[in-house]
Amino acid sequence: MRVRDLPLSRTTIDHFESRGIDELYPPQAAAVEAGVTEGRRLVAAVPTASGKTFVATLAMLTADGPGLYIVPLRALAREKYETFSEVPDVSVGISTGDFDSSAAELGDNDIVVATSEKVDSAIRNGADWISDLACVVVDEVHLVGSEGRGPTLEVTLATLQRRAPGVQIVALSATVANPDELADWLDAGLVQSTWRPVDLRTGVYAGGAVGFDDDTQRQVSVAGDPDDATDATEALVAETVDDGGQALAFVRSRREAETLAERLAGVGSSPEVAEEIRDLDGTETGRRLADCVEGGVAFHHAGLRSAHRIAVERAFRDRRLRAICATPTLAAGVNVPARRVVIRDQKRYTGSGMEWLPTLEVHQMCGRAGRPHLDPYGEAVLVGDPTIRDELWERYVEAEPERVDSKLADPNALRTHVLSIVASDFAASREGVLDVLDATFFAHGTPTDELSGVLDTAIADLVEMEMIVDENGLAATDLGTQVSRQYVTPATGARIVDGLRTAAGMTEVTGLTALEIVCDTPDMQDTYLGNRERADMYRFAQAHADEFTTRMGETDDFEGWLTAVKTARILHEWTEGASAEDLVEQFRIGPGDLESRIERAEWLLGAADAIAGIVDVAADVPFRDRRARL
DNA sequence: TCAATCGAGCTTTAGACAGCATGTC
DNA sequence: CTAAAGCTCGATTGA
Repeated sequence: MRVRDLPLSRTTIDHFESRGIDELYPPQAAAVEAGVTEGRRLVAAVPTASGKTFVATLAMLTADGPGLYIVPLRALAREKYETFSEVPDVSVGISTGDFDSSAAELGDNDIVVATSEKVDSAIRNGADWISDLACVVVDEVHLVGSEGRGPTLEVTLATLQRRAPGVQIVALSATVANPDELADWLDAGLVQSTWRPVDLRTGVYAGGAVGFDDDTQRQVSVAGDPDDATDATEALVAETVDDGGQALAFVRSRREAETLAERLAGVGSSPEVAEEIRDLDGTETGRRLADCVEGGVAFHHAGLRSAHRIAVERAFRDRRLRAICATPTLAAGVNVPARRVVIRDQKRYTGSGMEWLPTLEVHQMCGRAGRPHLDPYGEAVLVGDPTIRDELWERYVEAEPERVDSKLADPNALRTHVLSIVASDFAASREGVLDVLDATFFAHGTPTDELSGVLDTAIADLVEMEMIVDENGLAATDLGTQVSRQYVTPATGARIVDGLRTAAGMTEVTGLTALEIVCDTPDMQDTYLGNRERADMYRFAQAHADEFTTRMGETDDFEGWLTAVKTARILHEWTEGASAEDLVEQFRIGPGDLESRIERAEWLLGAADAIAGIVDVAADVPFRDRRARL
């Protein structure tokens, strides 16, 4: 099947043909045969890089009205925004937390790219462009099975169909065990394929040789101990680099990514990129990164500032870097393909020991191997030793990836969504809520009455928190409405209200008070509190005890609170003019961690200020002032 | 006396979405 | 519950 046979305009066809897209890939042809261009719903469970984006584009271009493309990451939103913007005669809008076209503008676009939370928020707040949608594409739908954000995605898809009845839904999924259930849920056809534009070989390294799944073997000359995973990784990376390719090495922790990068540095040389990185900041991490990059290798993890991450990703795509040593950030993020992917660590610390990584996650790392048009093939190598060779083989080479299952029954998730359903007038009774939830992936797999018990506790909790009232039906209070609008979880809203009430009886309410409240909230990420700084943090907490809404000794989670105090302290020093360099040094956090905490605090302080405006207490906590100083 | 080596014990451990109003280039 | 690598600091060993 050829592009020119598709029901597209002449200019659009020219555009695709000019970029070498002429003949459809088999999965794309299958999608067309399944009716994507005729408004049919579809679930496509195909590997990354097999042309999913093109299928999505086809669906949105042929739909009879505007399209929405939902992504899980902001970086992905930007990437898609750019690719769609290149299509002639198509106006594209973007809507994410950090980058937003104005609401009025969104409705005028042919295509809008947005994160799932942003779409959820738009639906909650009754944005009218939602109801005009003719086509919705969901990228990475398998994430409905993820614990934190999965429920948001499934509820969003459920409510979206109420606002825009009859929309065409095109869901793109990684290869999972039960794509048929996803298709069933969405009332969609299913296209499944393992086809890739570049061949991918997966293998297991052990004792000096890699055994691949195409039954080939390859000897690797390791400079050190062939049973040492790091020595082997070094050799595997060096091999492809010497061969003119690029490599990606996945390790377990940030520190290990950095040390490995330092060891590998020297396989290439990228002084210009190093210069570019050095110019970004004077942070210790930035310097180390620049030093590695000087030698052609970068490290990549969430402790990096986003500017650093972007610089590294771009340089690698432009082939100005030979290798990246990364934590799993890179597995699911923007498109950064390499000829060879080396997975040194397959286990991860979970809080109670080491656990094998999910098969799906390892497959996604492997899927980064092979650049279309640039590499003759892609190779993914799992590094092990003779002891675990067979286990790695069974678990990741032969094994089918996991099932996707709803996590909506989680009490926290349900509470959040029950509140939003009631607050946005989707339902005014217990039955009404169940009716909305009926379109959910959870309900599709389980009879709705199994939700009943959890639903009752969720409602009871929300009544207790004064966010809804349960008299002759359900209705949101002003507080509940505000909490839902501000997009904070009910628990966060409750913590803010509690903080305000305590503050009303305090004599010393300061900027630190505002930060403590907001940092002690479940929506704030915690900051690791090391044993060595604990004593110092304790002294700080004591010295400022009068400014805190939590009395030491009255908390049942003192450790957790002390963690919040650390975050508040960092942010406080930031608002008082401390430099990022010093904070990073003093509190041993990554520059990227600082960045993300500041961003979050900004959001939560805004939410707290909005909530303070409707709660009837005498406290005057300077949320707004702190926010301005951030 | 000093330095290199070894080892017990301790520390640390991935990631990342969201509001809103106003101001600036 | 089910861990493992790096680091610190002190003890041992060797010159």
